[in-house]
Amino acid sequence: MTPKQDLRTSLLAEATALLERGDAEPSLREVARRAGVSAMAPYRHFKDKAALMDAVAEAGFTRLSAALEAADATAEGRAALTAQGLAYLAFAEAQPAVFRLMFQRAQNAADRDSPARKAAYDALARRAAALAPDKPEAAALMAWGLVHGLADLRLNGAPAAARAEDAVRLLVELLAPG
Amino acid sequence: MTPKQDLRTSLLAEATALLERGDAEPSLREVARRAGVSAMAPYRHFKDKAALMDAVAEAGFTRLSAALEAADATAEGRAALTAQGLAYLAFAEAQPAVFRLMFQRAQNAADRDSPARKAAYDALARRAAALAPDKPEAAALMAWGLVHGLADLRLNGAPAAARAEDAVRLLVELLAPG
DNA sequence: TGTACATCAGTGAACGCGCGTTCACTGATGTAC
DNA sequence: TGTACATCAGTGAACGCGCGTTCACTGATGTAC
Repeated sequence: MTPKQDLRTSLLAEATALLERGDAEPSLREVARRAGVSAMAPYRHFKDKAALMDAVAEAGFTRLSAALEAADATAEGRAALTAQGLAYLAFAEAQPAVFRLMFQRAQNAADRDSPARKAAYDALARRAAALAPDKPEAAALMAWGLVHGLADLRLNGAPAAARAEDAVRLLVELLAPG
Repeated sequence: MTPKQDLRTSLLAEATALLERGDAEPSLREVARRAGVSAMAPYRHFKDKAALMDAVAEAGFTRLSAALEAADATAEGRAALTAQGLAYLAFAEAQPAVFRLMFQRAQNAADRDSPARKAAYDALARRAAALAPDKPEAAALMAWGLVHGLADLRLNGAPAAARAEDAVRLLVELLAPG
Protein backbone atom coordinates (compact mmCIF):
# COMPACT_ATOMS: atom_id res chain seq x y z
CA MET A 1 0.00 0.00 0.00
CA THR A 2 1.03 3.53 -0.63
CA PRO A 3 2.25 4.98 2.63
CA LYS A 4 0.28 8.04 3.69
CA GLN A 5 2.72 10.80 4.23
CA ASP A 6 3.39 11.10 7.91
CA LEU A 7 0.41 9.18 9.19
CA ARG A 8 1.80 9.39 12.67
CA THR A 9 1.47 13.16 12.66
CA SER A 10 -2.03 12.96 11.17
CA LEU A 11 -3.13 10.57 13.89
CA LEU A 12 -1.87 12.89 16.60
CA ALA A 13 -3.62 15.81 14.95
CA GLU A 14 -6.91 13.96 14.56
CA ALA A 15 -6.85 12.69 18.12
CA THR A 16 -6.22 16.21 19.34
CA ALA A 17 -9.00 17.59 17.17
CA LEU A 18 -11.46 15.00 18.47
CA LEU A 19 -10.51 15.84 22.03
CA GLU A 20 -11.02 19.53 21.49
CA ARG A 21 -14.31 18.81 19.79
CA GLY A 22 -15.49 17.55 23.14
CA ASP A 23 -14.93 13.83 22.80
CA ALA A 24 -13.19 13.14 26.08
CA GLU A 25 -12.16 9.65 25.05
CA PRO A 26 -11.83 9.36 21.32
CA SER A 27 -11.71 5.79 20.09
CA LEU A 28 -8.75 4.51 18.14
CA ARG A 29 -11.09 3.54 15.33
CA GLU A 30 -12.55 7.01 15.08
CA VAL A 31 -9.11 8.56 14.98
CA ALA A 32 -8.13 6.21 12.18
CA ARG A 33 -11.36 6.95 10.33
CA ARG A 34 -10.68 10.68 10.43
CA ALA A 35 -7.17 10.12 9.19
CA GLY A 36 -8.66 8.26 6.23
CA VAL A 37 -7.10 4.98 7.14
CA SER A 38 -8.14 1.53 8.30
CA ALA A 39 -8.71 0.70 11.94
CA MET A 40 -5.48 -1.25 12.04
CA ALA A 41 -3.18 1.33 10.50
CA PRO A 42 -2.41 3.17 13.77
CA TYR A 43 -0.76 0.02 15.08
CA ARG A 44 2.06 0.62 12.60
CA HIS A 45 2.90 3.78 14.52
CA PHE A 46 1.77 3.21 18.08
CA LYS A 47 1.97 0.11 20.21
CA ASP A 48 -1.62 0.54 21.30
CA LYS A 49 -4.22 3.14 22.06
CA ALA A 50 -2.58 4.20 25.31
CA ALA A 51 0.65 4.95 23.46
CA LEU A 52 -1.19 7.25 21.09
CA MET A 53 -2.84 9.14 23.92
CA ASP A 54 0.46 9.42 25.76
CA ALA A 55 1.96 10.96 22.66
CA VAL A 56 -0.88 13.47 22.45
CA ALA A 57 -0.28 14.46 26.06
CA GLU A 58 3.44 14.71 25.57
CA ALA A 59 2.95 17.00 22.59
CA GLY A 60 0.73 19.12 24.80
CA PHE A 61 3.48 19.57 27.36
CA THR A 62 5.85 20.56 24.60
CA ARG A 63 3.46 23.26 23.43
CA LEU A 64 2.81 24.43 26.98
CA SER A 65 6.47 24.69 27.77
CA ALA A 66 7.07 26.65 24.55
CA ALA A 67 4.21 29.01 25.43
CA LEU A 68 5.61 29.61 28.89
CA GLU A 69 9.08 30.29 27.58
CA ALA A 70 7.75 32.65 24.95
CA ALA A 71 5.82 34.54 27.61
CA ASP A 72 8.85 34.62 29.83
CA ALA A 73 10.93 36.20 27.12
CA THR A 74 8.59 39.18 26.86
CA ALA A 75 9.50 40.64 30.23
CA GLU A 76 11.74 40.58 33.27
CA GLY A 77 11.30 39.75 36.94
CA ARG A 78 7.79 40.19 38.32
CA ALA A 79 6.31 40.95 34.93
CA ALA A 80 7.79 37.78 33.47
CA LEU A 81 6.15 35.66 36.15
CA THR A 82 2.82 37.38 35.56
CA ALA A 83 3.16 36.80 31.85
CA GLN A 84 3.86 33.12 32.39
CA GLY A 85 0.88 32.74 34.69
CA LEU A 86 -1.42 34.34 32.17
CA ALA A 87 0.06 32.20 29.41
CA TYR A 88 -0.65 29.09 31.45
CA LEU A 89 -4.28 30.11 31.87
CA ALA A 90 -4.55 30.96 28.19
CA PHE A 91 -3.14 27.59 27.18
CA ALA A 92 -5.62 25.73 29.34
CA GLU A 93 -8.46 27.76 27.94
CA ALA A 94 -7.39 27.33 24.33
CA GLN A 95 -6.91 23.57 24.55
CA PRO A 96 -8.94 22.42 27.54
CA ALA A 97 -9.28 18.79 26.55
CA VAL A 98 -5.60 18.30 25.87
CA PHE A 99 -4.78 20.16 29.07
CA ARG A 100 -6.95 17.79 31.03
CA LEU A 101 -5.49 14.80 29.27
CA MET A 102 -1.96 15.93 30.02
CA PHE A 103 -2.52 15.78 33.73
CA GLN A 104 -4.81 12.80 33.75
CA ARG A 105 -2.35 10.58 31.96
CA ALA A 106 0.51 11.56 34.20
CA GLN A 107 -1.47 9.99 36.99
CA ASN A 108 -0.66 6.41 36.00
CA ALA A 109 1.95 6.63 33.34
CA ALA A 110 5.68 6.60 33.16
CA ASP A 111 5.58 9.84 31.19
CA ARG A 112 5.21 11.51 34.53
CA ASP A 113 8.89 12.35 34.17
CA SER A 114 8.81 13.45 30.57
CA PRO A 115 11.32 16.15 29.64
CA ALA A 116 8.59 18.35 28.19
CA ARG A 117 6.72 18.26 31.47
CA LYS A 118 9.83 19.11 33.43
CA ALA A 119 10.61 21.98 31.10
CA ALA A 120 7.16 23.46 31.60
CA TYR A 121 7.50 23.26 35.38
CA ASP A 122 11.00 24.70 35.37
CA ALA A 123 10.06 27.73 33.33
CA LEU A 124 7.53 28.88 35.92
CA ALA A 125 9.48 27.70 38.90
CA ARG A 126 12.64 29.59 38.01
CA ARG A 127 10.90 32.96 37.93
CA ALA A 128 8.93 32.36 41.08
CA ALA A 129 11.96 31.16 42.98
CA ALA A 130 13.94 34.20 41.90
CA LEU A 131 11.33 36.49 43.42
CA ALA A 132 11.49 34.76 46.80
CA PRO A 133 15.13 33.81 47.27
CA ASP A 134 14.58 32.91 50.90
CA LYS A 135 11.96 30.27 50.11
CA PRO A 136 12.58 29.33 46.50
CA GLU A 137 10.97 25.90 46.54
CA ALA A 138 7.79 26.86 48.31
CA ALA A 139 7.45 29.90 46.06
CA ALA A 140 7.92 27.83 42.92
CA LEU A 141 5.39 25.26 44.01
CA MET A 142 3.02 27.99 45.03
CA ALA A 143 3.17 29.64 41.62
CA TRP A 144 2.70 26.34 39.80
CA GLY A 145 -0.05 25.18 42.11
CA LEU A 146 -1.93 28.43 41.85
CA VAL A 147 -1.97 28.77 38.09
CA HIS A 148 -2.73 25.10 37.69
CA GLY A 149 -5.59 25.25 40.18
CA LEU A 150 -7.05 28.36 38.61
CA ALA A 151 -6.88 26.79 35.17
CA ASP A 152 -8.54 23.62 36.39
CA LEU A 153 -11.28 25.46 38.24
CA ARG A 154 -12.00 27.59 35.23
CA LEU A 155 -12.17 24.56 32.96
CA ASN A 156 -14.55 22.96 35.40
CA GLY A 157 -16.83 25.92 35.38
CA ALA A 158 -16.21 27.41 38.80
CA PRO A 159 -17.81 30.83 38.45
CA ALA A 160 -15.30 32.56 40.71
CA ALA A 161 -12.47 31.51 38.42
CA ALA A 162 -13.55 34.10 35.89
CA ARG A 163 -11.25 36.49 37.71
CA ALA A 164 -8.32 34.10 37.70
CA GLU A 165 -6.01 36.72 36.25
CA ASP A 166 -6.55 38.90 39.31
CA ALA A 167 -5.42 36.07 41.53
CA VAL A 168 -2.26 35.63 39.48
CA ARG A 169 -1.48 39.33 39.78
CA LEU A 170 -2.10 39.21 43.51
CA LEU A 171 0.32 36.32 43.83
CA VAL A 172 3.05 38.26 42.08
CA GLU A 173 2.33 41.34 44.16
CA LEU A 174 2.59 39.36 47.38
CA LEU A 175 5.75 37.54 46.37
CA ALA A 176 7.50 40.71 45.28
CA PRO A 177 5.77 43.87 46.45
CA GLY A 178 6.59 46.98 44.48
CA MET B 1 -39.53 -8.70 45.71
CA THR B 2 -38.28 -7.91 49.14
CA PRO B 3 -36.90 -4.37 49.08
CA LYS B 4 -33.27 -4.21 50.07
CA GLN B 5 -32.96 -1.78 52.86
CA ASP B 6 -31.77 1.51 51.46
CA LEU B 7 -30.45 0.27 48.17
CA ARG B 8 -29.84 3.84 47.10
CA THR B 9 -27.29 4.32 49.86
CA SER B 10 -25.64 1.00 49.06
CA LEU B 11 -25.32 1.93 45.41
CA LEU B 12 -23.64 5.20 46.28
CA ALA B 13 -21.30 3.41 48.65
CA GLU B 14 -20.38 0.72 46.12
CA ALA B 15 -19.81 3.25 43.37
CA THR B 16 -17.56 5.22 45.67
CA ALA B 17 -15.67 2.12 46.71
CA LEU B 18 -15.11 1.09 43.11
CA LEU B 19 -13.82 4.54 42.29
CA GLU B 20 -11.40 4.50 45.17
CA ARG B 21 -10.29 1.04 44.17
CA GLY B 22 -8.96 2.63 41.01
CA ASP B 23 -11.79 2.03 38.59
CA ALA B 24 -12.08 5.49 37.09
CA GLU B 25 -15.37 4.71 35.38
CA PRO B 26 -17.25 1.99 37.21
CA SER B 27 -20.04 0.46 35.16
CA LEU B 28 -23.60 0.57 36.37
CA ARG B 29 -23.74 -3.21 36.14
CA GLU B 30 -20.69 -3.64 38.31
CA VAL B 31 -22.09 -1.29 40.92
CA ALA B 32 -25.33 -3.26 40.95
CA ARG B 33 -23.42 -6.55 41.16
CA ARG B 34 -21.52 -5.36 44.22
CA ALA B 35 -24.72 -4.23 45.84
CA GLY B 36 -26.04 -7.75 45.33
CA VAL B 37 -28.78 -6.70 43.00
CA SER B 38 -29.78 -7.11 39.37
CA ALA B 39 -28.46 -4.82 36.66
CA MET B 40 -31.81 -3.11 36.45
CA ALA B 41 -32.36 -2.39 40.09
CA PRO B 42 -30.44 0.91 40.14
CA TYR B 43 -32.99 2.35 37.74
CA ARG B 44 -35.49 2.33 40.59
CA HIS B 45 -33.34 4.89 42.37
CA PHE B 46 -31.51 6.80 39.66
CA LYS B 47 -32.73 7.98 36.28
CA ASP B 48 -29.62 6.65 34.60
CA LYS B 49 -25.94 6.11 35.15
CA ALA B 50 -25.10 9.80 34.96
CA ALA B 51 -27.55 10.53 37.77
CA LEU B 52 -25.81 8.01 39.99
CA MET B 53 -22.40 9.49 39.32
CA ASP B 54 -23.73 12.99 39.90
CA ALA B 55 -25.01 11.86 43.26
CA VAL B 56 -21.62 10.40 44.15
CA ALA B 57 -19.97 13.71 43.28
CA GLU B 58 -22.53 15.70 45.21
CA ALA B 59 -21.97 13.55 48.29
CA GLY B 60 -18.25 14.24 47.89
CA PHE B 61 -18.81 17.98 48.01
CA THR B 62 -20.90 17.55 51.10
CA ARG B 63 -18.07 15.67 52.81
CA LEU B 64 -15.48 18.17 51.63
CA SER B 65 -17.47 21.09 52.89
CA ALA B 66 -17.94 19.38 56.25
CA ALA B 67 -14.20 18.70 56.48
CA LEU B 68 -13.38 22.33 55.72
CA GLU B 69 -15.83 23.61 58.29
CA ALA B 70 -14.51 21.21 60.90
CA ALA B 71 -10.97 22.39 60.22
CA ASP B 72 -12.07 25.99 60.34
CA ALA B 73 -13.57 25.50 63.76
CA THR B 74 -10.26 24.39 65.23
CA ALA B 75 -8.63 27.80 65.00
CA GLU B 76 -8.94 31.50 64.30
CA GLY B 77 -7.68 33.87 61.60
CA ARG B 78 -4.50 32.82 59.85
CA ALA B 79 -4.38 29.46 61.55
CA ALA B 80 -7.92 28.68 60.46
CA LEU B 81 -7.06 29.31 56.84
CA THR B 82 -4.01 27.11 57.11
CA ALA B 83 -6.08 24.38 58.70
CA GLN B 84 -8.61 24.55 55.91
CA GLY B 85 -5.93 24.38 53.26
CA LEU B 86 -4.40 21.32 54.83
CA ALA B 87 -7.82 19.74 55.21
CA TYR B 88 -8.47 20.28 51.52
CA LEU B 89 -5.22 18.54 50.63
CA ALA B 90 -5.98 15.73 53.05
CA PHE B 91 -9.42 15.22 51.57
CA ALA B 92 -8.05 14.97 48.04
CA GLU B 93 -5.45 12.50 49.18
CA ALA B 94 -7.86 10.35 51.12
CA GLN B 95 -10.44 10.13 48.32
CA PRO B 96 -8.59 10.94 45.12
CA ALA B 97 -11.01 9.31 42.72
CA VAL B 98 -14.07 10.98 44.18
CA PHE B 99 -12.19 14.26 44.29
CA ARG B 100 -11.42 13.98 40.61
CA LEU B 101 -14.97 13.00 39.83
CA MET B 102 -16.34 15.97 41.71
CA PHE B 103 -14.58 18.43 39.48
CA GLN B 104 -14.87 16.46 36.28
CA ARG B 105 -18.63 16.22 36.49
CA ALA B 106 -19.04 19.89 37.23
CA GLN B 107 -17.56 20.48 33.82
CA ASN B 108 -20.70 19.54 31.92
CA ALA B 109 -23.39 19.19 34.48
CA ALA B 110 -26.00 21.35 36.03
CA ASP B 111 -24.73 20.41 39.48
CA ARG B 112 -22.10 23.04 38.91
CA ASP B 113 -24.20 25.21 41.18
CA SER B 114 -24.90 22.65 43.84
CA PRO B 115 -25.28 24.00 47.37
CA ALA B 116 -22.66 21.59 48.70
CA ARG B 117 -20.14 22.89 46.22
CA LYS B 118 -20.92 26.49 47.09
CA ALA B 119 -20.60 25.72 50.79
CA ALA B 120 -17.16 24.23 50.27
CA TYR B 121 -16.01 27.27 48.34
CA ASP B 122 -17.45 29.71 50.83
CA ALA B 123 -15.75 28.12 53.80
CA LEU B 124 -12.31 28.72 52.37
CA ALA B 125 -13.16 32.01 50.73
CA ARG B 126 -14.47 33.62 53.90
CA ARG B 127 -11.24 33.11 55.80
CA ALA B 128 -9.02 34.16 52.94
CA ALA B 129 -11.06 37.28 52.29
CA ALA B 130 -10.92 38.25 55.94
CA LEU B 131 -7.13 38.20 55.83
CA ALA B 132 -6.97 40.58 52.89
CA PRO B 133 -9.82 43.00 53.39
CA ASP B 134 -8.56 45.29 50.64
CA LYS B 135 -8.76 42.56 47.96
CA PRO B 136 -11.19 40.02 49.34
CA GLU B 137 -12.23 38.43 46.06
CA ALA B 138 -8.78 37.96 44.61
CA ALA B 139 -7.56 36.59 47.93
CA ALA B 140 -10.43 34.12 48.16
CA LEU B 141 -9.90 32.91 44.63
CA MET B 142 -6.19 32.72 45.24
CA ALA B 143 -6.62 30.50 48.28
CA TRP B 144 -9.08 28.21 46.52
CA GLY B 145 -7.04 28.07 43.34
CA LEU B 146 -3.85 27.28 45.21
CA VAL B 147 -5.12 24.46 47.36
CA HIS B 148 -7.05 23.01 44.46
CA GLY B 149 -4.04 23.16 42.18
CA LEU B 150 -1.74 21.63 44.75
CA ALA B 151 -4.21 18.83 45.37
CA ASP B 152 -4.59 18.14 41.67
CA LEU B 153 -0.86 18.18 41.04
CA ARG B 154 -0.26 15.83 43.90
CA LEU B 155 -2.92 13.45 42.69
CA ASN B 156 -1.34 13.52 39.28
CA GLY B 157 2.04 12.64 40.61
CA ALA B 158 3.91 15.89 40.25
CA PRO B 159 6.97 15.27 42.39
CA ALA B 160 7.24 18.87 43.56
CA ALA B 161 3.78 18.68 45.08
CA ALA B 162 5.10 16.56 47.90
CA ARG B 163 5.75 19.81 49.73
CA ALA B 164 2.30 21.20 49.09
CA GLU B 165 1.80 22.00 52.73
CA ASP B 166 4.74 24.39 52.62
CA ALA B 167 3.11 26.27 49.78
CA VAL B 168 -0.10 26.60 51.77
CA ARG B 169 1.78 27.99 54.74
CA LEU B 170 3.64 30.41 52.50
CA LEU B 171 0.33 31.64 51.11
CA VAL B 172 -1.00 32.34 54.56
CA GLU B 173 2.22 34.05 55.57
CA LEU B 174 2.11 36.29 52.51
CA LEU B 175 -1.55 37.16 52.92
CA ALA B 176 -1.19 38.00 56.57
CA PRO B 177 2.42 38.40 57.67
CA GLY B 178 2.99 37.99 61.34
C1' DT C 1 21.11 -3.75 -15.06
C1' DG C 2 18.43 -7.49 -13.22
C1' DT C 3 16.90 -10.32 -9.90
C1' DA C 4 15.82 -12.04 -5.26
C1' DC C 5 14.42 -10.98 -1.14
C1' DA C 6 13.35 -8.46 3.17
C1' DT C 7 10.90 -4.82 5.01
C1' DC C 8 7.40 -1.80 5.69
C1' DA C 9 2.72 0.42 5.77
C1' DG C 10 -1.16 -0.58 4.92
C1' DT C 11 -6.06 -3.62 4.38
C1' DG C 12 -10.30 -5.97 5.84
C1' DA C 13 -12.65 -9.51 8.13
C1' DA C 14 -13.46 -11.36 12.43
C1' DC C 15 -13.21 -12.09 17.59
C1' DG C 16 -15.10 -11.62 22.12
C1' DC C 17 -16.46 -8.30 25.37
C1' DG C 18 -19.04 -5.56 28.58
C1' DC C 19 -21.80 -1.97 28.33
C1' DG C 20 -26.39 0.97 29.06
C1' DT C 21 -30.82 0.37 28.45
C1' DT C 22 -35.63 -1.70 26.93
C1' DC C 23 -39.05 -4.69 28.03
C1' DA C 24 -42.43 -7.48 30.16
C1' DC C 25 -42.78 -9.60 34.33
C1' DT C 26 -43.38 -10.84 39.60
C1' DG C 27 -44.57 -10.74 44.07
C1' DA C 28 -44.73 -8.26 48.42
C1' DT C 29 -46.78 -4.36 50.80
C1' DG C 30 -50.07 -0.48 51.67
C1' DT C 31 -54.75 1.52 51.25
C1' DA C 32 -59.90 2.11 50.65
C1' DC C 33 -64.10 0.57 51.70
C1' DT D 1 -62.00 -8.41 59.14
C1' DG D 2 -61.85 -9.31 54.30
C1' DT D 3 -61.31 -8.20 49.79
C1' DA D 4 -59.87 -5.53 45.67
C1' DC D 5 -56.66 -2.97 43.82
C1' DA D 6 -52.68 0.18 43.12
C1' DT D 7 -48.02 0.83 43.93
C1' DC D 8 -43.49 -0.18 44.42
C1' DA D 9 -38.85 -2.50 44.19
C1' DG D 10 -37.12 -5.75 42.33
C1' DT D 11 -35.95 -9.74 38.34
C1' DG D 12 -33.97 -11.69 34.10
C1' DA D 13 -33.67 -12.05 29.30
C1' DA D 14 -32.59 -9.63 25.37
C1' DC D 15 -31.18 -5.68 22.30
C1' DG D 16 -27.81 -3.31 19.55
C1' DC D 17 -23.51 -1.06 19.87
C1' DG D 18 -18.76 0.25 19.30
C1' DC D 19 -14.77 -0.98 21.03
C1' DG D 20 -9.57 -2.74 21.07
C1' DT D 21 -7.20 -6.07 19.18
C1' DT D 22 -5.88 -10.59 16.47
C1' DC D 23 -4.98 -12.48 12.28
C1' DA D 24 -3.56 -13.45 7.72
C1' DC D 25 -2.97 -10.86 3.84
C1' DT D 26 -1.15 -7.48 -0.02
C1' DG D 27 1.55 -4.79 -2.67
C1' DA D 28 4.95 -1.09 -3.00
C1' DT D 29 9.67 0.19 -1.96
C1' DG D 30 14.64 -0.41 -0.66
C1' DT D 31 18.85 -3.23 -0.69
C1' DA D 32 22.54 -6.75 -1.91
C1' DC D 33 24.92 -8.87 -5.17
